[in-house]
Amino acid sequence: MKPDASKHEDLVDALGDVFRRYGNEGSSIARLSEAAGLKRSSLYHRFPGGKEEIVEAVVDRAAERYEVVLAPAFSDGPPRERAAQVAKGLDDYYRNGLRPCLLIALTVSDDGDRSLAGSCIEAWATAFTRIAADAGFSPVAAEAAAMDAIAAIEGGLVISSTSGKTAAYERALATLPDRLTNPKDA
Amino acid sequence: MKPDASKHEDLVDALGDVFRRYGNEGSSIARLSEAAGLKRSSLYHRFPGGKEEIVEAVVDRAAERYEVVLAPAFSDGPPRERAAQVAKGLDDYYRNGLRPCLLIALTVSDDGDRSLAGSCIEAWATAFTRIAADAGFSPVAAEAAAMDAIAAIEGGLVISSTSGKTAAYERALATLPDRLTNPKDA
DNA sequence: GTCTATATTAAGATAGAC
DNA sequence: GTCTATCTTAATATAGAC
Repeated sequence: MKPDASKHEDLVDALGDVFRRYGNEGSSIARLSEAAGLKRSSLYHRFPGGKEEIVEAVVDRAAERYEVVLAPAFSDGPPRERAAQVAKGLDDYYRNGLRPCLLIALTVSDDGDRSLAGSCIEAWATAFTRIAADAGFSPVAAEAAAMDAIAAIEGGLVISSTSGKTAAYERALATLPDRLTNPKDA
Repeated sequence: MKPDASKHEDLVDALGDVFRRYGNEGSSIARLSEAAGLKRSSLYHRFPGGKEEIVEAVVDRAAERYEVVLAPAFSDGPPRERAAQVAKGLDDYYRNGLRPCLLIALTVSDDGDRSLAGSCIEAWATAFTRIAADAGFSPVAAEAAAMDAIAAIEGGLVISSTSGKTAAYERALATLPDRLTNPKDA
């Protein structure tokens, strides 16, 4: 990875933080340029397509990071261990539950790109379902356990965003290996 | 309740639907007036304080409805039955998981009123904790079970909003009585 | 109480100098 | 590649007729 690419990624990450906090409509060019440390025109120089292109870059970057975080789900190790590795990756990504979910932020929006958000949830569900299936869950039970686990984490993030309390989020991650490998919990 | 009040509540509900879908920044006066079936100026006549006053009315109305939904939690019936009643009320309120959560929509915002959202979550947590405590949970376990149940429901709503799939939300409501009265699930 | 018309500010976006 | 300056449109809000 070239240092230029790293700088560009840092910029996209900074822009993404704005969208996480303020959503699509709340992320004005003024606010974005401030977060980027660039004037409006400079931002348009980097993203000629304007806000739309910025959102696209932010989402692509998030999907990229998510792919890395979910990768352990498709390894050949023990399911329980894989679940723990993914949980660790998610906790890094969501900064111990204090980083707002980009998916949620962009769903609450005018042109909330449902197809995009849907595919992101789907990738997540596929990864979790894979672990549960490898742990011996029936296809139906694996899918259900996966979706419930995602709901627990996302719900934990909602509670964290609204009340500041991260306990539910932390439990959702801590119990992830159990949820995806212990049939009695399903 | 006077018919006038009912009409006013219908108006506030219609305005609230806009905030649920588009969030605070996405709910322009133009969009709000369209949803209300009134011209901009007429909307300002009803809400002289502008958008801020509209948000306040919408939130007050939601809190009012929520109080009714959560009321069974504080009755003197069997905990399991109370949980089932609240679950039924929540399902009505969230229209089988297809109605976006106002709390989430307003949290993703410029002036996301965290104090307001936090107090709403707190009322919810208090109700669920009460049921779990009456069912024999320890104070700590009751609080945890309550928060986890809320997270499951809110997470289910997130999944529903992003992917259209309501299964996780439905399971969160269906398992609510178990979650709040069965210690082994906690 | 609702409307048309309008003022004011901010947002998205572009042109051109350095 | 970044800046200042500017354009256009849309958003919040108000005035005053009916």
